Amino acid sequence: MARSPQKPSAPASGNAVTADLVAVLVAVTDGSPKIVTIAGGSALPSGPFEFTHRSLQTALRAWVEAQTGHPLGYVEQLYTFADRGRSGDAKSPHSVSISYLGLTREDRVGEGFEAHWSGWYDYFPWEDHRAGAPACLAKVIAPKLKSWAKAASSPTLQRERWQRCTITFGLDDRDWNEELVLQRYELLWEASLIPEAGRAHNRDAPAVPGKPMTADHRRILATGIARLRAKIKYRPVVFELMPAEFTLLQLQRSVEALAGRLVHKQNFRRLIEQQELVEETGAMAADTVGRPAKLFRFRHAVLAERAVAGTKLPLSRT
Amino acid sequence: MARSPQKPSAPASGNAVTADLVAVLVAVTDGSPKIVTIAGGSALPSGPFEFTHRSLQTALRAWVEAQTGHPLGYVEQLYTFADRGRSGDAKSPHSVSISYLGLTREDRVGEGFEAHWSGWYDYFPWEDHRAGAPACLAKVIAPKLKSWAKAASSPTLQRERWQRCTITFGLDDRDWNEELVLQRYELLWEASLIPEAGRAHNRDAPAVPGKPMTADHRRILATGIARLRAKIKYRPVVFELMPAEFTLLQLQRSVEALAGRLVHKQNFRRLIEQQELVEETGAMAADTVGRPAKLFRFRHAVLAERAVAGTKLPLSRT
DNA sequence: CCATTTATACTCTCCTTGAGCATAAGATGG
DNA sequence: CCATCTTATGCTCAAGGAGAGTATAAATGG
Repeated sequence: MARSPQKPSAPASGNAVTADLVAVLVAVTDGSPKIVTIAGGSALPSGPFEFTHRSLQTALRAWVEAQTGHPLGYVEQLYTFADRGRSGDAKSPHSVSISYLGLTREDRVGEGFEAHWSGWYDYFPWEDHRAGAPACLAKVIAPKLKSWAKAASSPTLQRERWQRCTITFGLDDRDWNEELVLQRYELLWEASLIPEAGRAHNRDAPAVPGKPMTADHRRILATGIARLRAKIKYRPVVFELMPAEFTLLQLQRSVEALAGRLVHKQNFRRLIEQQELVEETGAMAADTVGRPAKLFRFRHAVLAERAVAGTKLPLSRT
Repeated sequence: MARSPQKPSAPASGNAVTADLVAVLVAVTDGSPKIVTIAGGSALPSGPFEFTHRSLQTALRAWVEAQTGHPLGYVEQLYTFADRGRSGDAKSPHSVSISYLGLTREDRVGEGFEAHWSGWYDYFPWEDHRAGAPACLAKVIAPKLKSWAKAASSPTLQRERWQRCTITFGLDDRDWNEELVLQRYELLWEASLIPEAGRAHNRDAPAVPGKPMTADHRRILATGIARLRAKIKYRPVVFELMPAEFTLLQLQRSVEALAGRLVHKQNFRRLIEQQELVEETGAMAADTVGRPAKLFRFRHAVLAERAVAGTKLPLSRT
């Protein structure tokens, strides 16, 4: 509105910033979702963005591949944050952090790198509902949220706070919605139950189980998990996380690991097969207990279509 | 992985950039979706990001409000692009453009500003399917895409190209998917049918109908439209675009305007009412043709819940 | 051979969704 | 006043999909 269209990005003095890339690199190894971490699991891999690349995404790929020695499969931008001098120095340069979600396989990471894998539920214990609602939800989180809600100034506000809690955490017999990862994290933050918040407002509620991370990295991770949980339901991205051949149960376990909830086995197979996403390899799985399962591979021909047109995955409610 | 977690955003030399904000500001006025443009409709409003604000979003709000004199309703980040010196000078400072989607009402823009409103279908004539598939699709776009597909080097590639075209544009009796706005734009770009691409590979296919924009602004707009079309189906964001009181038909027309396709009237009402998103004001619409309609308003109490838990909107297939 | 574990094939019911029919309540023109 | 047009609004119906359960098959380890 005020700017001239002739020079839409003419450099304005004084708004130079530093651009950082932060990556949420996900893999699933026998039923547990993992992410690449550095510094003993306390931070996500991040690095400065150099303008030697054509785009942000190619920069990210190049940088990740240089670190892990293996190519990334699916890559997707998550969110861009602005941080005023994180080091506390108000005059320090400001930075913009551009976060990405990337999918790989654990075995792809080369040896001799600082990076290693951490289970993502270490950071979000309340997000894993595969064996039912985690104990910490009812025992720790719900009571602390309740007292936070009660600490609001008016009865109306109290009710609103508690309603938000019940919706996002599935309390009071509400359904658990596995996609609200970020909303849950932000609610906990608001209630001062997250160490990263660094506020001591609420003395009887200092922190909830779950490993903290540097700066806003856990928030970025929450964004990534939320995005992935939403995406697997309508885009065939699980593929990027699977080995070349797999059984339908392995596929199901991977989906369940990501979604943090169980799936009705028969319905899962029905959906997978009717969408013609996979085909039999002819071989059977070895070294299994029980009746051996057929091995499948993804039909890459269909992938192109589904990548744009969409897929479906069933996630049961109970 | 290589970086020390102690200083996750320590300023690296040589990666300083300029940060710009670009906004897709949407309103709907009697059935046409509009966006704020500058420079005679050839650019989206954009401005430098100053670090005087706590976050990118507050910066955007402040800046938009300063320009239009009115507050923004819903705001959502779209995508972050990196551009190496757009002016063509390889040594010019690089910039990062952070784009946002914002919802308002047309009447909210103050007088005396450079900004004005443009219909968004001016830029994407092929996206409006309310009166059936636009003529330009079959007459201009499909043939040009077909010859682009045929220009591929191998028969396999030719088939793949054409399959992409049929999927994204709903050709060959496929269903039209209104959410693939960005994919369609990128396909046209790839086929050199977009003037902004600035490539003359394809001599018999220079440009398709639709007003161009500066730099990658039309791509950003496509991103915004796609996001909004997807969002109205599961989040009650249409609200931000409606006046305080409205009839159900007006609401339906707004949804149709955004989605670019028609909705079954009775089913639309069924869904809206069963979700209890609206309530009667008691008054009736004046100055109408036909039987007068009840006026409704949004139930803000429900909004909080739906904002997180989701809504549904029907978009018929025929 | 039996218990256990997993694979795989069907079935059943409920709910949603798309779509159509019918009627009501106004305005307008003869 | 009536015919007709336009929009509003109520109701029904059929097809498909989603969730959940039953039954049977094929392996393993005692």
